[in-house]
This record gives sequence, structure tokens and C-alpha cells, in this order.
Amino acid sequence: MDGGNSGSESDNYDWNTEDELEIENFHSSSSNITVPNGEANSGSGEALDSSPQNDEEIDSDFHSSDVEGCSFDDDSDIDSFSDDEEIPPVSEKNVKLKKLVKMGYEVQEASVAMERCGVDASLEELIEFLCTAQVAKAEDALMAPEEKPRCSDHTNKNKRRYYECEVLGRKRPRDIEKKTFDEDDENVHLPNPMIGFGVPTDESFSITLRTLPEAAVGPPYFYYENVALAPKGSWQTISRFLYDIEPEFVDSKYFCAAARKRGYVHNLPIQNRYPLLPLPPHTVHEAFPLTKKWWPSWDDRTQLNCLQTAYASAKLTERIRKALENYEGTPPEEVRKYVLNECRKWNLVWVGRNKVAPLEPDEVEMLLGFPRNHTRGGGISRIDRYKSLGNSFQVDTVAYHLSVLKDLYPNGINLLSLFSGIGGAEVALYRLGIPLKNVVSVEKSEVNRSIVRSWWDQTNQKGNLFDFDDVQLLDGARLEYYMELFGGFDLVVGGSPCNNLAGSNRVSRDGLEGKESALFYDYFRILDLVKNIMAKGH
DNA sequence: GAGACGATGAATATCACT
DNA sequence: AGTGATATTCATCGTCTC
Repeated sequence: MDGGNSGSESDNYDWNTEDELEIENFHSSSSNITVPNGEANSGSGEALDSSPQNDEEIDSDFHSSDVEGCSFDDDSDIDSFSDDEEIPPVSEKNVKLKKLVKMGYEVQEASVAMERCGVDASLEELIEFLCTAQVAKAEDALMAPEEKPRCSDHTNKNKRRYYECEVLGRKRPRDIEKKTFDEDDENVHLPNPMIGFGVPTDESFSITLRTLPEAAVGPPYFYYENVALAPKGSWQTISRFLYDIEPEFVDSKYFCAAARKRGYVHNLPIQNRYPLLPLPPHTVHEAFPLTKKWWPSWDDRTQLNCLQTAYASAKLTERIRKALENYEGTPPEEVRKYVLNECRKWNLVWVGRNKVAPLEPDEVEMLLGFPRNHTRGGGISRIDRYKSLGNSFQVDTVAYHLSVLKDLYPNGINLLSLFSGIGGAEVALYRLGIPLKNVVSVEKSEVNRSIVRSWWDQTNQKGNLFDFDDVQLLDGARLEYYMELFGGFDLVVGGSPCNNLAGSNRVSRDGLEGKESALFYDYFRILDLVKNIMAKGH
């Protein structure tokens, strides 16, 4: 492991303690709130940059831009076991996985089998499971949804109660006991209010202690994200794969002026979190002061709904203007209802008399916590900007959760960023003043990779960015190579595609097994590989 | 080919009320 | 506890225009 990580004051944080942690709210530890102010903190990275940045060793041949085809043309030995052939056995588990894949099973289903049967399962057991699963799958298609078996009937070994937390707070004690995450419980219920273990603006309900399942404890730390309102069962599955950690559901409306209900599964400490400063505006009026002049009294919205990938047409806003222009004061009930419905559906704001408009990409950037023009330039179209932004993290929210890493890694971190998108996690860490030493990033969209690469250059990052376009390229060999190169990953972060989970999707809301959303299993696969390699003692 | 536009509801949660 | 009304949702696809 990287010497920088285990050094200095890390004795306060024992990797192996399952529970540890008994600290105060971020309040009392005001020393933590020495946050670099917003985007103007480019210097902070350098200030902390005492760690050796071995840029030189890391040959520029490896510098991502050429990774499109992922050229391992360096004459390092990595070449010898790159693709189809022998991956060096990082663990027995991997060997089995490899064998199963060679037998023709998908990596994904093989992973599932190993997860279900346990690491000690023999190859025969695994194969039997896979055969049974295939039969079951065929039967499944004939079964009514209600009779479909769901989740884990296998993990009887984990009968322990693994979610125990102490709650410091005044209200909502009635919810506490329900928080225990029973594996027989089919429903992962969403917290109300949706504040996870706590948000900066509402500390009345704030959990500062939790016990992680043993298998969940790092290294590395990991942070997984997806839409909270996924089809039933999705989060049970996600949680089950991610070492039975209870998801933390948080609505970003507590961090910014727009809603964004998301679930996060992570093994980070949860005490001493602190928010990015300055705090972003929390209401539409604060975010867009100019709209106040035109905002009708009968539009009672103070915040926006979820920022999505599609936006309203100019024609729609014109229809709304026409519908309103005939009325001097307050329009009749029917008209108000129509207009308000459209406004809520499309997140329209008032920009003139009877005139509404969709948010500009710049404004969406701001709401999501990105620097202005983050997605602008480089030949990126307006439509692509909306799409990329709509799929992104809300930076303030993620940064709040990741803020606990700052004290743990004063010299910076090595980051594995899967499904990076426009770099929400990278931006969050940067704004927290956590130096990025080495970042391995996977992102399918070339537009997005370009955005992150551009941001990396603009912010004069001192570390190294390696980007790939396909998670499949990250196999055991490649991971071992990078981990060997810079001493493992400190954080594995990623939000896998939500296409088949999102409520907006009329066409293919197929759940976790959907075409894109099934990439979650690659997140698990890669994370598990990293954990195994780390455990092997790098 | 790129982009603007409109059509395409179901699933799920919340809430007021009995 | 049950019920009906109400609200929200990281989207996809075909067609058209330029």
C-alpha cells in the first residue's frame, strides 16, 4: 500500500476496526471546516502536495489519450497477459471466475454464482448453480412476477444484524428500529426526510455511528451511486452485492436548489463530514434572483425537480405564454394547473412576463456544483451538455460524503473512477482540496472523457489521469498493473448507468438486468478484484 | 448527420382522509 | 390499516428540418 496512506496520523483510523468512530457532528469540529473556498482553491492542492508525484516513472505512453484502443504497447510485461489469455491468478476466486468464463459463462453470471455460493465453493458447485440458474431463468419467464424468487435465500450465513447505528438526535425516533436492514425484508424503504445519515442543513437527525459488515471494510474505500427510485428489488440486489451495506438515500435538495434522490452505498466513515463552502443556493430565488421579478404568486415552487437529460422545447414555452397572455391578474384554475404541471415536469423558470424557459446548461452546471462552462467547448453540443449533466452527480452532495477522506489522505489519493461521466467525483475531491495523485477513469462517452480531460488540464492537476472507454478493459491484469504502479487504490467510486432503472424511461425500464444498468455487475466485479488484490498485500 | 421536437405511461412513493 | 388522489421520475424513439 502506498506509504503516504499509512503514514502520519492514520493511527486514528484503523482499517480493521469495523465500527470505530465516535465523534461529534461536523459542527463541533470546526477545524474541519477550513474548506478551500469553492472553485478558487487551485492552490490548495499544491499546498498539500508534499507527496512524491512520480509522474516521471509513469510513462507518458500510458497517458490515456491513446487508451482509446487501450494500447498497452509499452514493452512492459503487462502485454503478455493482457487480453484473452492468462490473467495471473490474483486469487483462487479469480481462477475460478476465469475458468467459468472460459467455459462460456458470462463474467457477470459467474460473478453472481460466486457471490451466491461463497468463495469456498468448488468449481462443480458453481457450475451446478449456473445450470440451475439457467433453468430457473427459463422458468422465470413463465412465472408471474409475484412468484419470482428474489434476493438472497443463500446468505444464511449472514444472519447477523449488521446495521446498527446510534442516533443522536431529537426527532424521528420512530424510524430507527425500522432502519435495521433485515434481509427477509423485501422492501428497502426510503427514509423520509431523505437525508441519509444526515445533511448539513438538517442535523436533527444525524447518525454518527454504524457498524459495517466485515467484508465491507476497506481498503479500499468505495462509493457507489444510483437513482433512489429504482424498481423494487434493485437496491436489495445492489446492497447484497456490495457486501450487505445499507444504502444511504439522500435527496440533493438539501444541498442545492434542485431535487435529486439518489442512493449511495459506501464504506466511508460518516462522522465529521463537512460541506463544501460556500454553501450553494438552496432555493430557486437564491439561485436565480432575476426570476423573482417574474415569478407569479400562484407558482409556489421554491425548489426545482430532478435535473434530467431532456429539456423543454421552445414551442412549449411559447404555448404557455399564449395560454397566459389573455389574463391580466391571476389566470383561472385550469390554466394555472396546466402551466404549473408543465413547469414542474420540465423544470421551467420565469424569465419574463408570462414567459418561462428551461434552464440553460450553464445554470444546470451551477446547480450541480460544477464550475461554470465545465461542459462547454470542445465541440460539445447543447443537447450533449444536457445529457451529460443530467446523468451526473450533484457535487456538493457527493463532496459532503467524501469529505471524511481529507484527513485520512492529506497527501492525496489514488482514485479508481468507474462510469466517470463528466467527473463529478473528481471535481468533488478537487473542491475538497484532496489531491488526486493517480486517477484511473472509465467512461464510455468520448464527449465526457473529453470534458474530464479538459477539466484536468484547466485545473493544472499534478497527478496522472488514465482513461478508458470500456469497463471490460479493466481485468485483473490491468488492475494489478496499475495497483502495482502506484500502490493500490484508496477509493473506488462510480455511479453505474441508471437507464433501465430510471422512472423517466418508458421504453426499457428493465431493472438491474437491463442492457445498460447491468453494468452495475462490472462495478462489483472490478471493486471485488481491487479488494482481493489489496488484500493480497500490495 | 446533427439537432429540435413531440409522443410515448408505468412504477413507486407520499399524503390526506376515512 | 386501508384507500384514493396526487406527485415525481440521472429516458427513448421516430420524424422532421436544416
